[in-house]
Amino acid sequence: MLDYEIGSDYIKIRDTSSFNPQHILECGQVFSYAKNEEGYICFPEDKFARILKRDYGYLIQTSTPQYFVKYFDLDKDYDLIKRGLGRFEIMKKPLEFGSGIRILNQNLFETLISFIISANNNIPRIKKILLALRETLGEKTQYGHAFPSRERILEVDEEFFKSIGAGYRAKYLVKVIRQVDEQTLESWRELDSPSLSKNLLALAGVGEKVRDCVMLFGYHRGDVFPVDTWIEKMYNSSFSPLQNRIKMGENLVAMFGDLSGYAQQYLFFYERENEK
DNA sequence: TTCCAGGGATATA
DNA sequence: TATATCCATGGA
Repeated sequence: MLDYEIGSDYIKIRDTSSFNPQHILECGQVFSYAKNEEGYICFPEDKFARILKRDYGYLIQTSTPQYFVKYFDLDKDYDLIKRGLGRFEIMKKPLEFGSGIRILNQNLFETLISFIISANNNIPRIKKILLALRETLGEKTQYGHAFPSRERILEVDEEFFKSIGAGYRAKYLVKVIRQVDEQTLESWRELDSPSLSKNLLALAGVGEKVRDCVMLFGYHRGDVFPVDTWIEKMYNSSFSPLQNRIKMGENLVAMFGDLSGYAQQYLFFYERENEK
């Protein structure tokens, strides 16, 4: 288990074997962060934190430390997860390469909107579009703009989403914002995975891949394996090739079980970083 | 210039 | 159920 010290405006992490901000933030699960000369800054919802490298490990500066304990999943035992995945030969190098990965506990509404925008898009552009969404509709805070509420987004139209670069996804965003609210998404936490899957797939702009990302990065479900273009390449070079991404996901979940989501993140990070 | 990015919706067979 | 095509945008 990760050992950390929490104060009124900080978290200190001395054990960095399963905590590395670069691994956590750049493994593709989140778009609301930035890197600067000091380290990383995170701005989920209306919160804010700096993550700074120190000689003892990492210092997280924030006025809401309890929020970020949950956000960074600090109370979960990643050594256990890595031991479970270490049994698979294909995971050995990715586990070493992304040893500091943790799956964040992200806001459901923000995750849903973010991954609808992610469809057939690239990460720098996704970040840019989401930042524009914050800065035009989000409430101004001490450190920047919060992620906008559903009520605020209800006021804008398709042309607005096009103006911030969402392209053809604009119509999905206009529709989905009218299909669900934050409370409904929260109420789905109690559903089993098949029911949750069915509800998510009924939303505009949500297909199999976006569903899996929302289930993993929002609902923290381990029994999904999002298959994107990077995972598809990995799959077809490691296993007998398939064209069907849905079938790939099924096979990968059959292999990794409840650790599928975690396995996916180590593999995605490894594949994408080594392509750069 | 063409290809590609954390794909989804729709039409067609 | 399975495959083909269209869809905005910008960087490589």
